[in-house]
Amino acid sequence: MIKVLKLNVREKEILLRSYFLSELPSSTAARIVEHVIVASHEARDPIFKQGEKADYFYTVLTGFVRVFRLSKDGREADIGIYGPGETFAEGVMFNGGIYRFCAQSAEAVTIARYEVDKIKQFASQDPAIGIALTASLSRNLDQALECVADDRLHTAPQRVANFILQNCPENANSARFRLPFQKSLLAGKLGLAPEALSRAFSALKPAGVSVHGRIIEIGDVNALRNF
Amino acid sequence: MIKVLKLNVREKEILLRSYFLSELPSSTAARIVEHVIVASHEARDPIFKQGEKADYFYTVLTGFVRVFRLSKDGREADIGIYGPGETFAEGVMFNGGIYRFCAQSAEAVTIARYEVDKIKQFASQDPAIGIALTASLSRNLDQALECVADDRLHTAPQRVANFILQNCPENANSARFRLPFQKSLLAGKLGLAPEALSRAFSALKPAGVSVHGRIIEIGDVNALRNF
DNA sequence: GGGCCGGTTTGATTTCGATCAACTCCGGAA
DNA sequence: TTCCGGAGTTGATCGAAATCAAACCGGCCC
Repeated sequence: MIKVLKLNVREKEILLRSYFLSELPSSTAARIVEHVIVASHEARDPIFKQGEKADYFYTVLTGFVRVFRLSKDGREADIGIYGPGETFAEGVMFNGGIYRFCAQSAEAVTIARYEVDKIKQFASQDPAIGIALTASLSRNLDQALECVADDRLHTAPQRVANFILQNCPENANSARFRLPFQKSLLAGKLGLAPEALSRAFSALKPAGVSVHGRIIEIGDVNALRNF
Repeated sequence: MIKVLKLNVREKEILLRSYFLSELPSSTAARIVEHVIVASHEARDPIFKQGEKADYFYTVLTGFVRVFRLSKDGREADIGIYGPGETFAEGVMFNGGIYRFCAQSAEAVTIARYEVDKIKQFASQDPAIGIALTASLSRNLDQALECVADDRLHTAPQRVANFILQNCPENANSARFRLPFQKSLLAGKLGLAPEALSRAFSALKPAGVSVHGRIIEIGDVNALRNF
């Protein structure tokens, strides 16, 4: 079920802080925001499917979106999880107008949508907009390359340790945070089966990581770095 | 050993056909080309190292360049192999001015170099340039995501089969081509140990693939698609 | 020709994570 | 409260690819 909505103040804030719009002078960003279409989806709604005509790219406002490749035999491989303020599928601006992956809401989400044609038009008039797109793309490209490297270099526990460290408040040597989404989603993001994620958490127990539901506690952040 | 060179006619052609410059009107492209720095490297020369200050991005003119992440314990994971006409490290335009990966020549290469600051300046004046960068980034992003999906969904023989199919002339049902680089480089690109690549080729023999040195022959392209 | 060297292949073993299956845990609905 | 269902865990097994080791091959230099 999709509902088209009006952008509220908090959502507008999130949009303006995204990698795409935050690069722009506020007047320009404001002008673009006026053309944004906002929609909410229930959990597990398809947002787009690979092979479909691609007229939009997206920024998440609330919730998490899962982008994945669907293989011929029906298996799915996650390619990215995008949360509030993150932009996905901007690559579509130049990929022959076809989505090359599927996207679905991992939970109830609100997402903003940019019309490719309109943004192209804006970009052809204002250099700052193309540059802002470049910033967003650079970030997603880096994340993707990082992911390839991580997959190829590290074992499951190491990848989980990396993820934990990225989500740790930097200052203290012990920390605690709450997973922003289901463990099964995290498993997919890290390229693991849910069972493997579970076992990876167990393997990190000696390194001082304890898990209760979505709460993750790290006894010794430095120890974790060397795992 | 690095030598700085002048751009010859054929090299200029290659540059102009790259994803970056081919998006631009020829006068604009010509103007940018004037600021390009060309250099040749011997095999296995470092081009840049992760952590270094990033003042340039690159387009390959001849030969192949290997981009990889170096892990703490000294292992390397390939992230991309770039050949003539392909651009790499454009992400650096917006990543805090630090290379996040290493790049080295896989063999003797000639590469063109763009100064980030200059291109930023150009881009701020001409909307077409930011858009051209976007095109190049989109392509590299797509490739990276494709790579993640491929790694996660397919076995070694399947990935090799995919690679072969991508390099097959489309028309006929049987085909033959020559690997453009060493097998060990291909192995890295596919995230495999050289031994695993070798075994993957053997596994494809029943599917009509035969390998002699760098020559790959495919008996039945369609059969290979369903492997 | 002989010998060396790097790239590649082949063989044996090991490790990691997927898979399948059973079980636990928790939250919500009746 | 009990029941139910989905998420997560745990256990057992299997398979794919890394690793280690050795053999092979082709080109190049002497």
